[in-house]
Amino acid sequence: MTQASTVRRRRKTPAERRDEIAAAARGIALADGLDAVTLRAVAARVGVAPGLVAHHADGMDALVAEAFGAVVADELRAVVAAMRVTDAATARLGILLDTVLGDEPSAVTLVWVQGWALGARNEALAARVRAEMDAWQRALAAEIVRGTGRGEFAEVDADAVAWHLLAMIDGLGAHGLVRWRDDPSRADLTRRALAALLGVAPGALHG
Amino acid sequence: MTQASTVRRRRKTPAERRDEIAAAARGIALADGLDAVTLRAVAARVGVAPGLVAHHADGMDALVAEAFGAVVADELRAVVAAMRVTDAATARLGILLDTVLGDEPSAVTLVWVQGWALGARNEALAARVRAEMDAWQRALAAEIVRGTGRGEFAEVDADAVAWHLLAMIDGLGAHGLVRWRDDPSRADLTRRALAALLGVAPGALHG
DNA sequence: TAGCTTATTGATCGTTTGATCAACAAGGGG
DNA sequence: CCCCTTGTTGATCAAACGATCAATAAGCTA
Repeated sequence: MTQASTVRRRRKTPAERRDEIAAAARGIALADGLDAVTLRAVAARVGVAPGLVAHHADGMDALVAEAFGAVVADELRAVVAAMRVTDAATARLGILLDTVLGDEPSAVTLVWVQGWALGARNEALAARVRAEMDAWQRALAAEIVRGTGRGEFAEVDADAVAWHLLAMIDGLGAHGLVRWRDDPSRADLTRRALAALLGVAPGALHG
Repeated sequence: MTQASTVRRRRKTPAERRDEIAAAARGIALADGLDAVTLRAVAARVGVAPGLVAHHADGMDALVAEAFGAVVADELRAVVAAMRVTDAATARLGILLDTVLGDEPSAVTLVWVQGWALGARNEALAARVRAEMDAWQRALAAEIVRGTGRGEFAEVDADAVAWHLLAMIDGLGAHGLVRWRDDPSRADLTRRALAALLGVAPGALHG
């Protein structure tokens, strides 16, 4: 029994395998954190021998960096897509905050914080983290410029405000991982603080 | 050779050993990060057998939590001590920012970020992280209340501003670990942002 | 001095990690 | 049809981890 007659496994092209491996690494990072992205875990998820993962990826550092990038880029894509429902910059930023400042810490937040921690010693990862942070900074700044152009926000330094907001969001995300002061008022405080930064009414950012 | 005549090793009281072990764990965390606080590393630093560490500490989770607490409590003590050189709240906050927002990421920053990341799965650590964050929050709020009382700051919600500032500091610390946008202007932007929060002149917080 | 408590040792167990490597086999080129 | 490149396997290595445990010896107590 268990003849290999029907189960003839196909030999996949390197590009296909690399994609499979990258997707598996991304899935593991999202489900169990960056520290769970291990040679054997990835191999098991793809359904291949551990050696094959080592054969295609060059070093686990690179694979972890790739997994981080995939998870985080997906998140940004999702947020941008969610914002598309309206043209008003104020409402769009409200949606962004709702997504990012959810009640319980999201899986992506853990990936971010692990990215900063592991990035201190994994330069490939650090580079990827910086790249994704640049993307977030650009998206936030663009949204602020948009709001200023539409007359919704005061004339502010979009880059500085985006940088400020990003620091707050990331700090609060880290805090949430240990469940520090996770009142429901946390999101409110952030909205109020951002409203002040943008020169809009204190309640303007509430979704 | 190697007679044990002169080297008669003394039997230390449990309290003494526990202190030695805790101190070693603290030193390792500061030097190499929380993830380097391992049974064997601590034993090697104290100069005892690995089993002894396991005998005194109850689980590595607790020992790591203790190491985190020791490192971070020391930092807060040092900052508070450094602030004592003046009575002016504005100057004191300036000193605090100088200490925390140093050019290169400090060893303590890595410990903080690792604390948040590991705290997501180590509840003993998470509890300790929350406790130390409370201490920071109290110190910051007290400083703001002080400044308001002295007429240096505007009448603000000290608790909310302290919370806001803590989020920024922690977010920026995380960012620094991967060397994202570590211009010298970073500290300036923070000072400007905090000055706006406190209702003081934009350059008031410069040391 | 005899005995008992217990700090201390060091080997050991079972896991897990990243990496390497000989061997196997799929499948395209000649 | 055969051969040769190479995707693929699975065993294996060395290192590190937390934890356990029998055995040793220090030093207080009776």
